[in-house]
Amino acid sequence: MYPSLTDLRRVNVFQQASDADLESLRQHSLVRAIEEKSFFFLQGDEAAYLYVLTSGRAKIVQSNVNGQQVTLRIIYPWQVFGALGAVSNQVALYPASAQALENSVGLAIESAFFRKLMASDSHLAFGMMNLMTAYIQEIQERYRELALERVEQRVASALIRLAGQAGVKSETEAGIELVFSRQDVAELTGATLYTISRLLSDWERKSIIQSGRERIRILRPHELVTIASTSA
Amino acid sequence: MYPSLTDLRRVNVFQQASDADLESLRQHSLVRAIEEKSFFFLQGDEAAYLYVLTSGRAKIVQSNVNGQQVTLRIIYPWQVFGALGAVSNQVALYPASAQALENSVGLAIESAFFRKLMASDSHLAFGMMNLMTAYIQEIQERYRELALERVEQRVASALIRLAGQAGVKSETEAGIELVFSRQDVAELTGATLYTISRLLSDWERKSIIQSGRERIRILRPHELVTIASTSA
DNA sequence: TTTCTTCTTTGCGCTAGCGCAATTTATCAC
DNA sequence: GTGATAAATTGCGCTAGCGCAAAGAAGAAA
Repeated sequence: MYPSLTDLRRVNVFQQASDADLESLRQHSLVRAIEEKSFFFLQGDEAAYLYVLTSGRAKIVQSNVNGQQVTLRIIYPWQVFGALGAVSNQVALYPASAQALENSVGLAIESAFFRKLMASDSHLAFGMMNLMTAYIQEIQERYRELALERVEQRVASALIRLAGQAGVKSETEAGIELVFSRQDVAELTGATLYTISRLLSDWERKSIIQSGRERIRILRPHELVTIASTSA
Repeated sequence: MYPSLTDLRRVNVFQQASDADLESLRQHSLVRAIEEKSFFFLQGDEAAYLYVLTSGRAKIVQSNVNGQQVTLRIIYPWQVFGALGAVSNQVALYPASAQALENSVGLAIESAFFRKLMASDSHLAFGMMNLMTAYIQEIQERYRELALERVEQRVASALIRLAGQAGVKSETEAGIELVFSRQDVAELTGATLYTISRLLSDWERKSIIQSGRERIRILRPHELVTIASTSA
């Protein structure tokens, strides 16, 4: 049920923490199973917990008043999400929702407790700062792409990024398999479902990828790198 | 020359730090005067210093390979910038450049030293985390706008945001005065100079703003709020 | 197997915003 | 004041990508 200390060490943020800290952290946590399409938390909820995904896959999405949405991050096992509330001692609200992409399990850690742990163990604070700086760099890069690059380049970049994040497990000699719908890719890249469908069809004709229902297999990653950095 | 301890307390990140820490921080700092259009640091430089702006105004810009650029943040006095390198003990590179918008002065603090201070004083670490979470929330919101909203709405949001950041000093009964060129606004909103010019001309006809060379005076802020949240 | 649902594809028309080019306006240096 | 430089404006044509609609696939359920 609860992850072991060994498992918790797989979490980057916790890497340098003491056993005692990790143990007490478990005491202040809940295991929550969330089924596909349900939410760990909703945008605007009070950020009382931060999460470690222990199995499954999730996405962090932000909606505007019309209900249109963008995907900010994809979460894989042993990643931390929903942590903004652990920083301020004021009441904070989640700025985005966390939705399970498949049946998932997360460890919910009390934000207030985690804040105390960070105050007493600087390793935890540095772990969190490293998480934040890495995320800032990614979102800044994506922001720049959204402002300056065409859809084709943004999608190529997004697939490369996803391939890197999804990790080795999905990489075989037959290519790198990504499990995302056209709609998912659209929300990740600031494009529409239709444009993504047309683009992937085109790439499939050129044998850069091979695609199916909610599946994209990257056959020639280097081609995507080229497209991503093609000017104008 | 060097800012006083009282001045340094105006920096959010330093608010809770001890006098001794602030004093030693000054010892490990340099005062750097940068003239308009010159750079505090360039994208790709080794992030050996983090900065506190003590006077003037600066922008953080990220460029792509074609030299097109987006503006990520505007920096006002007593704000910290270029701090990513203080987090990791690996060598880090600035992911963006910091360019002075007018003749400016900054206090350059050694990243490695600041990292040690954060490790010994959790208040500093929390100050930094608060800075990062606030920035993350802003950039996420702008990312969402860029993906989902039209130029008109993004510009309205940007002006509102700038008005809030520029602060009270520029707010009179005659409106809120912002000192930015059309090009600046374009780089802040992911639009072109031409589109911004046309849009501002239109708003001026409607008496929402009044504008001049490198100047925008917001006459009816509420109109902008309405535009920013107008659907489709 | 058949039916339902959900995802995907593709044709088609449309428009927001780009970007060139030429002009006008404001500011600065001398 | 005069000329030089940089910023801003505006007309015009163009196209990337949107978004509707309708049809086609691929699973899931019955």
